[in-house]
Amino acid sequence: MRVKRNATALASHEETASPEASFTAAETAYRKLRSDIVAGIFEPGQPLRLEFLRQRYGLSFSPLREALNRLQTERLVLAAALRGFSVAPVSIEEMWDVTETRSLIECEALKRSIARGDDDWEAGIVAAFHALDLQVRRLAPLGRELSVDELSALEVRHQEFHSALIAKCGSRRLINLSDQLHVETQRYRLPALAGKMPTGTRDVAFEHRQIMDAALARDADTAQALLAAHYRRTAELIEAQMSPRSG
Amino acid sequence: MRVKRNATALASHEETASPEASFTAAETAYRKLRSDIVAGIFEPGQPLRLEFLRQRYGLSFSPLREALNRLQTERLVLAAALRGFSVAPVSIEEMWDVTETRSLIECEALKRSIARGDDDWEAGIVAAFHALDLQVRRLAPLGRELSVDELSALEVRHQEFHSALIAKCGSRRLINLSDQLHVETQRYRLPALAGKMPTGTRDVAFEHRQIMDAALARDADTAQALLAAHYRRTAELIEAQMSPRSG
DNA sequence: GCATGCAGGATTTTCGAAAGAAAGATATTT
DNA sequence: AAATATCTTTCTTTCGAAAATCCTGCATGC
Repeated sequence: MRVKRNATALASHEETASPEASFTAAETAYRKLRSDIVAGIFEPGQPLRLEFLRQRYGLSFSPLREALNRLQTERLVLAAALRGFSVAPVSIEEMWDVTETRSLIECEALKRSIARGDDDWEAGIVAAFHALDLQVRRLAPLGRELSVDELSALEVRHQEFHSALIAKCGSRRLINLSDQLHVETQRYRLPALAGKMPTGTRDVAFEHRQIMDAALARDADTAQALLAAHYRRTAELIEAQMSPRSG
Repeated sequence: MRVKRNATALASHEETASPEASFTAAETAYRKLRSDIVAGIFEPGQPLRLEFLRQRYGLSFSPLREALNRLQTERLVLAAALRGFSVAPVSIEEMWDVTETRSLIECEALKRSIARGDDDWEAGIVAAFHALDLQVRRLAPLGRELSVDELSALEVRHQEFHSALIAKCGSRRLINLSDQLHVETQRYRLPALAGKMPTGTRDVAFEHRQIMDAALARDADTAQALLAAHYRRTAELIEAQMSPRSG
């Protein structure tokens, strides 16, 4: 009766087509919550009262709880026994733990991809790099601040490039872990980028090109070292930006 | 009224004491479901109908769904859009993926623990090894099949030993991942052990002692190599047992 | 004969209310 | 006045029913 689902569950002959093709209410809750936490709309540590979320998203308790439970195992949400949920806190220690773990996972995945990658793998990397490069050139020269849309467009390309690098590692688990850790790092990277963009201090595009070149040359050791350095440098910048403010 | 919780949430002056101190119904559902899946009581691939689970555990839909959602992100349960849940399937490929990922994670964690471990760390390893050794000696000499209780007691000691090795790695994430991957490997190890125990073909106790010795000698390279070989050997035995049956 | 559409039943998913706990406020006792 | 008990309020958690969806078998039309 008053149940208004946005579920058009009848297979819309193109599964990848519709962008907001969120099926169940629980899935919608999951995505919106995750996106809001990552974007920093909810403060780290902030309690996530169910009544508040119910009103904000126009959903009922059940789908919200399901989403929160999933996010709990992904370390974005903290759940206390009978005291509800809260946004997982952030700290410099956690930030380093995420980046180091991510480095470990992706370096291994990159090594395996370099060993097993075929022509499609190489083509995927080149394509992703090019798209990322275009986006960077479109936004970087302007010294101005980036809008949220521009930033997220850049983020998507960036992730797609790193994803392409490890695509042929042959391990579902490594790819999944990489995705999860990527989401976690976004919590730190997005607010840092929104704050101020110290352009010029770092040539990210060049770092990416170096990684790509080493990967295509099948030089696993160099590629791994470059990738690790790439993540370490980002973490150092974020640490520098976190330190002066909230210790 | 008819709500019968087993929640004795008032802090029972010893939090670690009571073994069945499962607080919320959702938590109970999570643990029982996980244990039943790992123990192989539910067949891999089997659909997990909610009505069936409701009757089996005496719980309502909400806590069951929450548990299933958590188990989904832990790869023990598969969730299809509007078609409910099912036990995640098993395969030789998945088995190898779990063990190799676990090897990667724990070798790194072991290396870091060896670098950072203090006296307590060493003592923890020695203690865990001793307890494991006692349990093994108590059960191994008998050629008979092990009961479920004996097997799970052994499993606990085994896990505690491996857990002690990496305890001082300094990374929450690595420890958590290790735990999760351990649960996943149990799905393969437990049925294999219950089937038949090819005792004599392998001296697991000796392998453990070697790993411990290398760790205490702070020989990271050797310890990592031994640990990786330990897991590889187990996987090979499981593969041998899986192959002839269900391909 | 084969595809297509349509009831009917089975199952998942969502809802809102009711029950249970925790935190805070007020009263009571020592 | 301090400590403890009781009441209120706020919030989480659980429940069972209602709604939406999927699946299956049957009939209908080509």
